[in-house]
Amino acid sequence: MERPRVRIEELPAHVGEEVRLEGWLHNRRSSGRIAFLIVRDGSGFVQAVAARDALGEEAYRRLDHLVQESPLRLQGRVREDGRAPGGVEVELSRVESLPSEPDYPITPKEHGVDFLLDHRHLWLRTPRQRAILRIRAEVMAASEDFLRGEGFVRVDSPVLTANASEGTTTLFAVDYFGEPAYLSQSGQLYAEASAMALGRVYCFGPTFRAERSKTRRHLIEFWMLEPEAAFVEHEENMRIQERLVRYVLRRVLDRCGRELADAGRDVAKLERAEAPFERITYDEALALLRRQGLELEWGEDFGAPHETALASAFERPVFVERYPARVKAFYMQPAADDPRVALCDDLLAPEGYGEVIGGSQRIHELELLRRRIREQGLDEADFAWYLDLRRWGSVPHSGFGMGIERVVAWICGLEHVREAVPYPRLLNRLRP
RNA sequence: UCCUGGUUAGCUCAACUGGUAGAGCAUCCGGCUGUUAACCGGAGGGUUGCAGGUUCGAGUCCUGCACCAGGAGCCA
Repeated sequence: MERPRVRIEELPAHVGEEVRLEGWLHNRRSSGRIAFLIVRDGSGFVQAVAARDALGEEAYRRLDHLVQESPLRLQGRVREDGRAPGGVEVELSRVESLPSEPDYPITPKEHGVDFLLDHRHLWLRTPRQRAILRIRAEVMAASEDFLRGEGFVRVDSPVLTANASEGTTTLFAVDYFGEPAYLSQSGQLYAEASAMALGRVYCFGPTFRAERSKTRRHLIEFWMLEPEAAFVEHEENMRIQERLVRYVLRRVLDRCGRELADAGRDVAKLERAEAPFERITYDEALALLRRQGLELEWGEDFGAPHETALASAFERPVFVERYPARVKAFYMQPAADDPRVALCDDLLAPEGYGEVIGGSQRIHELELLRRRIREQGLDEADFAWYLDLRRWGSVPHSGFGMGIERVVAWICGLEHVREAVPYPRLLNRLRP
């Protein structure tokens, strides 16, 4: 008789029922007349109990030849059990398997970073990596749900572009039918154009930085969410950022409890982070750093040690706003009360995770923008269409970019952002 | 690009001042009715990253190269 087919995450709702289960063998322990199969199916992990008397001598003997990652079609009764990590286990009545080769590389023992990254395509099958990727998916979905609820429309920016938007960072060059083109390092400039058409927009996609950087915070290819809104100024821009991040945090806490546990995250720290965010100006941050013995001249940008010190000073995320204009991008609006500073903000995550958002009000005045382009040594000709936005119907507007992997790394409590993306692109790592 | 550390069995690591290269896990064989990185017994498994040098003798010392990691700069 055909039994209902269920996924492991649905098992608690089927206690007492005989069900079918499909998955892979994660690990096996056996005794003389009883064997324990740890089965995974993507939705979770469960222990299946195989008793020799229930399965029959021949079927039980076949279990000895199952190898790690053997595909399985199982049938059995779901039973509540306090000893099981997920609260339930399955008493097997039938086991079918498909062939798989022995010597699966990822054994139930520790492995080094180099080995794991070389086997990323298999590493994804482990409980912790599965949990991180589920949380990443929730972060992305929650972000989009929040923005849609606030009237933002997704309008994506191109990945192939003709020139650098900010000029400074290194770009990946590709051949565009004989013409040089580059992989996008930010969708912002196009998002500004989209915002003038649809009011509130966001673009969401991969961005590329050909920087030879090797730190726990950097990826060569990373995903960035970039909202942009017309008639929104600096203050409101920060409020949108705060509501977005708090919404995302709440969603993950509510829906991914099991995954946070699998990732080994201290959830109490995340609960505390959800309170209203801190807010300090660049000047106040400078004073705070000096009290900690980190000297910095006014006008200098924060380095990694400064950012870490700032982020560690608070239990909640902290906004640092109004940086000196000369260390920031050309398109940022100077403050009316102090033209030396830009109406911009960085959002630093706690526990030393650092910058997860960078945002600003954009210059909407044509002549000011042209002057800033020249001052930064950029070529006005490269920004022809961008300047058009300031000719026709230009209004104050603001936006920001949120690095998805950094948010995921923070929420999951990761040592390095490389685990926050399925197939990380790092310096010297293009495979798998 | 720079600074620091590293490279020994399939994996994670030992091997004192230079003196016969070991363990756990994984694999294979056997045992065990409640294991949860299960356990117990046995077996197989090595050009010590590569090239050169010093030495009676090099995993160990020296030189060069390659690769990996962490950090800096830059940023999300």
